Amino acid sequence: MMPFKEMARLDKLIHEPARLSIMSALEACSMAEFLFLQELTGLTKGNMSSHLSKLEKANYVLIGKSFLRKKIPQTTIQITPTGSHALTEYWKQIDHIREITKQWSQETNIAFPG
Amino acid sequence: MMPFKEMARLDKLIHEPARLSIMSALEACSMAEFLFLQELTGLTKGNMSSHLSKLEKANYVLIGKSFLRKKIPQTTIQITPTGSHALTEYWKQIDHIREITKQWSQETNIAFPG
DNA sequence: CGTATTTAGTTTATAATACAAACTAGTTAA
DNA sequence: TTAACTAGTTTGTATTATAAACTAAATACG
Repeated sequence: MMPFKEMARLDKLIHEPARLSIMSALEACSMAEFLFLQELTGLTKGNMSSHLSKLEKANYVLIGKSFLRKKIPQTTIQITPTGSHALTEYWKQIDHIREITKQWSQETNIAFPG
Repeated sequence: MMPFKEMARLDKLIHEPARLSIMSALEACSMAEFLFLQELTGLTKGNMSSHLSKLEKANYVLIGKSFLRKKIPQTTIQITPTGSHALTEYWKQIDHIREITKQWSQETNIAFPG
């Protein structure tokens, strides 16, 4: 009954706020363009780009490059099943940690009241 | 209705897993010894020490050094009202973000179904 | 005694990484 | 034809999480 060590095992690829926001947005959108995602998250493009690369490397997102009217480059991003699963597991882990922390807290207050 | 930018505003001092685990433990314990906290969190002492310094600098914890029978040094750590409040606010923020992300997700699926 | 080891931490060095500035490649405007 | 914009990527920097090395005092041992 010690939830605290579990926190160290949180998926850090998702835990990082910028990526958590990207992943959450993608989970809602099913597909998004680079610039739309940037608008949503408020990240700079450089930052967006490097976070997306990390998510892609982990197979959490799928990045597609196409050209609008064969001219303007357009990058679309989708969450993969792997990524979607990882996000779900992340929130499950958070919930679990909070739940047993609350329990542990009560037990402790019984053991060491005041 | 765009929760994603809010994630960037999460209190990073608390968000970091090692410190989140320290703060959660302290919230439950009201007071803990250094070594007990280290046991709970599974952190190395060096790591513990530097995280505690950061929390102390932010006035999230109060660190007291005393000597057992005037001999063995014993460091006790307590969460401060400021720290306790920050932790509560952190979880509130997380809940809020999840809530409106869920809402936004539904709206999006109505706007772009399938 | 004295010197070796253990205890309870702190400080320092390193490795990872979040971030934006600078860069690239192509497009449209003047 | 050159200037400025667009849609990103790469590179450099500054922060920071982490453990290794260090410190200071206490106990163990020969």
